[in-house]
Amino acid sequence: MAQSLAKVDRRTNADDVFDYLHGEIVSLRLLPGTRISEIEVAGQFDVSRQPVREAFIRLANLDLLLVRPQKATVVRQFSSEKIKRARFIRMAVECEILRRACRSATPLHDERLRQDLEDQQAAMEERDVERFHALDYDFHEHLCDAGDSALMFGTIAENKAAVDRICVLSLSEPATMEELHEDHMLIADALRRRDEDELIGAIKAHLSRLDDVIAGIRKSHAEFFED
Amino acid sequence: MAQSLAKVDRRTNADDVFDYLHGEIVSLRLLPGTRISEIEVAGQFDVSRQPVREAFIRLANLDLLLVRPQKATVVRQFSSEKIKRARFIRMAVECEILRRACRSATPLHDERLRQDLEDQQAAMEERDVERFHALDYDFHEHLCDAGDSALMFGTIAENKAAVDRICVLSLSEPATMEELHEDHMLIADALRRRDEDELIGAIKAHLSRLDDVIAGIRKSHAEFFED
DNA sequence: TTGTGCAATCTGGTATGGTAGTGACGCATG
DNA sequence: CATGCGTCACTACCATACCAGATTGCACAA
Repeated sequence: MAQSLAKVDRRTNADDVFDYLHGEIVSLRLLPGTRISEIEVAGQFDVSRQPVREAFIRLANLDLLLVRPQKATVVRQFSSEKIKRARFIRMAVECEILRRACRSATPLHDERLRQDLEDQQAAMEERDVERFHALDYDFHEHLCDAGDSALMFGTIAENKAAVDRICVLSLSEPATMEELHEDHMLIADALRRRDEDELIGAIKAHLSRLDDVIAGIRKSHAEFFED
Repeated sequence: MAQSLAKVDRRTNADDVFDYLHGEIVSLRLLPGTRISEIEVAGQFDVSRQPVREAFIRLANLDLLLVRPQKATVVRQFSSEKIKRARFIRMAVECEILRRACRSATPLHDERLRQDLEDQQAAMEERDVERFHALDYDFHEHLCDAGDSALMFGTIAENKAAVDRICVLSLSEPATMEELHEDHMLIADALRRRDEDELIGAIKAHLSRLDDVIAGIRKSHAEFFED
């Protein structure tokens, strides 16, 4: 859900508070279960409680905060169910996109993906993790293009981000750049050959890398989960 | 996104205002583009502006309202792009569920679906449209069960509802009960035979019935669309 | 007649004070 | 010492008042 960050209009204090808290929560600088108070935040930003309250409401609607009337407001815990749903949607959508890509992709798309792989190779050799992550997004976006479903990339990115953030809790990297790059090569290759079965297998293998990591975190950080 | 209607806690005035406006908007008693004022609504409910304001924020987060600071707040128009995304997600998710169902469904699931078809037949003969719609939901929910993906039914229902409400603008019924029942029979039959290709074809045909209707409304009620 | 500018009056945003529900602490009592 | 009860501090909720940007319309001048 696009939280209408694209406000062409004036920025309000409530926007500032919202953006700040949103960043703190999704980056896990504010851990699930942390108690948080209107007054306290209002003091930090030197504004009244009202704008803070509005920011809270918006965050509660995103299920990032849990506000308990007359009691307290806390950073919401992870929901295993919600994670599963996000994983399912991403998998289903990306598979469908690739099935379409088998029919609609052009040599231009293949070339674009080949170029992406080269860039990833370069970032890999320079051990530039950040750049690699950005290129990972690009790769999946170009897959959407190939499937003539550019507008679905937003959906994929949303579900991807929702899961990625949990993985910073993992002590080890969920997957090495080499592994991911290898996956990407298999995907691009299967697409180039328009081999649908191979392609679906490759993307499912790619996406399922995270599942083990998530399961591990679910156990090692059970206190952050609500179910 | 579940707007946390399941508040176990105390109901607030803001909840009342939210529920009322939400109902008015999704039922199209309040049409897109309608101007709406905090003070006005506050007067109707005999509360202060604050709870109304809170309800507005929540509705804006659901993209049902568009609040323009210092100008006005209006009921938001439909977004073709958002509709397309909802359609895509539902299609992709439901296809994936049925693919799984081909592998995981048991005779019990088949029997359940057969029973659903009988009930639909009965509702059809009594021309009970409302009951038929409810049974339609049941049928798709039981498909989720068969695919061992019960938790995904919420996602399907969400996307279904988002599109259904637009269709009340259609002068004609989007599809007759007979057509839908026929579709359902084909789906249940293909599943019973575990014929994946046939099944995917059937569900896609079923879901695509709405696309024409939506396209028609897009043209006949262009003033309700933002793009 | 037409165009410009000012002012009244809308809008939503913010500050502040008061209310009621909740939980925790401490004191009194068995 | 254990337990029950009352007080108090803290929470989010709501109402009121005020502020600033935006719009509208009318008056006045060209």
